[in-house]
Amino acid sequence: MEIRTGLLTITMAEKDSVRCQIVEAAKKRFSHFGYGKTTMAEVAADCSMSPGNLYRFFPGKLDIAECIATEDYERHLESLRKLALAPGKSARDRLRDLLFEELRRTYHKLEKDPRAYEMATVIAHERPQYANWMLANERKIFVELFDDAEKKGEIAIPDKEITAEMIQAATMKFRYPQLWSKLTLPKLERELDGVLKLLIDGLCGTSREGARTEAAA
Amino acid sequence: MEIRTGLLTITMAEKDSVRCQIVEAAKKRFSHFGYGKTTMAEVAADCSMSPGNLYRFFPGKLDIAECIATEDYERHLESLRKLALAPGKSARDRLRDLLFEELRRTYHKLEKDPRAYEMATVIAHERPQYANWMLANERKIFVELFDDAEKKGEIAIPDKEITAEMIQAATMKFRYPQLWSKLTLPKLERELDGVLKLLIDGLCGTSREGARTEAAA
DNA sequence: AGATTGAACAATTCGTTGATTATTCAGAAA
DNA sequence: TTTCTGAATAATCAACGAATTGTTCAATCT
Repeated sequence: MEIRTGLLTITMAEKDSVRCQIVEAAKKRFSHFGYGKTTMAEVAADCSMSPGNLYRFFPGKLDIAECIATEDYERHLESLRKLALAPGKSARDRLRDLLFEELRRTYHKLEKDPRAYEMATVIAHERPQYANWMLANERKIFVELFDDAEKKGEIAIPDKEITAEMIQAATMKFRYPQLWSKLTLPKLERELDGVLKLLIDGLCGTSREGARTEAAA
Repeated sequence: MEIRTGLLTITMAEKDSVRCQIVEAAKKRFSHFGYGKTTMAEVAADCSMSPGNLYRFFPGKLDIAECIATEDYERHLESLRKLALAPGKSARDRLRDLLFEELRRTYHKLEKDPRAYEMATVIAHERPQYANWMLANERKIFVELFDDAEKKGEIAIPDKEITAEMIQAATMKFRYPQLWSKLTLPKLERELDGVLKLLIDGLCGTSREGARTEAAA
């Protein structure tokens, strides 16, 4: 029994390492030639295996891309969480930091890297649920931020999950910036700044001063 | 001189009536068979003229479509203006009515009428500035509403044009509903309701009661 | 027995060709 | 002269065969 489990964990670890190898090979190919221009045969050859063998580790080509995207996205999520719970900052500022980070990341990613853009559109097109999964993950972070702010007595939001949804709806334009408008990053940042001011303070906002950020830079 | 101007206005009026005839013929064809499936030759035949003659009245096929769209859009603008300045309603309610009307109109237009959807996408693709022109028109209405509200002492908004831009940015998702999400109209209405609540009252909104609209219906 | 292969299969993409159609313009008609 | 025509042109589109490529699986190897 010990030997059996030992063998099992070894093969599991092996499997994982092979998966990893495949992902690394695909990452190189995708970022170099693009998703469409790399073939499964090439990825397999890079891993010194047959094309068919890839399918023991991934259901299909698109799943390799998804794996790569998810790896990257989860790093991004962590950086968002860090911003959301940054100590010594008001909830307002943290919310702002969160949304600005989101805007800047997607902007730069899609702007300077046509390969990343290609992968994003393919995944979005072929797996519509993926975008929803990402949104849900970010809502969790909003809720964590709200919980924390509430604990500290900063603000009291009745339905945090709903409020998070509404903030997402209102900032859609800044989440997939170049699908929408061909605005430059500075212009987008100015707009996001204005929208946030409205969202936080409302139309007849009381505290209309403390909102000068680095957006004007 | 009198005769000259007389002749001129007559030919102008004639030209306009021919333009009108062309637009009517195209409208029938476009709504029946779609923009892509109707040919200039057919429109010309419907007007008992040669294809070439169409180009004395319109620079191209797309301009006929644009003319039709604009005609329709200007009716819509008028109905928006009516809502914006409706007497006996608070600025808040009028703003809400405006945005809900906008959502419902585009939703129904694009939902039930694939021809309208086709024309919208073709124009949006071929004439990117057109969407901007529409947005600018609607901002004017927002500003009129704000001016009116200010006169009545309801609210005081410092930079009305900017605020209008921000409201548009925050409600993008509801302006081209089906390009974004495949949400149903009731869900969209609930979301718009929530976003408006945030926009008007802010995150820690004070007056969280008077916001029950027909959105729940 | 389980892991791996690579030829076979099916789906997709690609490039070419032919037809359709928007647009132009030299000339006819008014 | 001004208005209009319709054949000529050029751009776009549709179709279809060929080639490529994602995926499967019977056979092979370890």
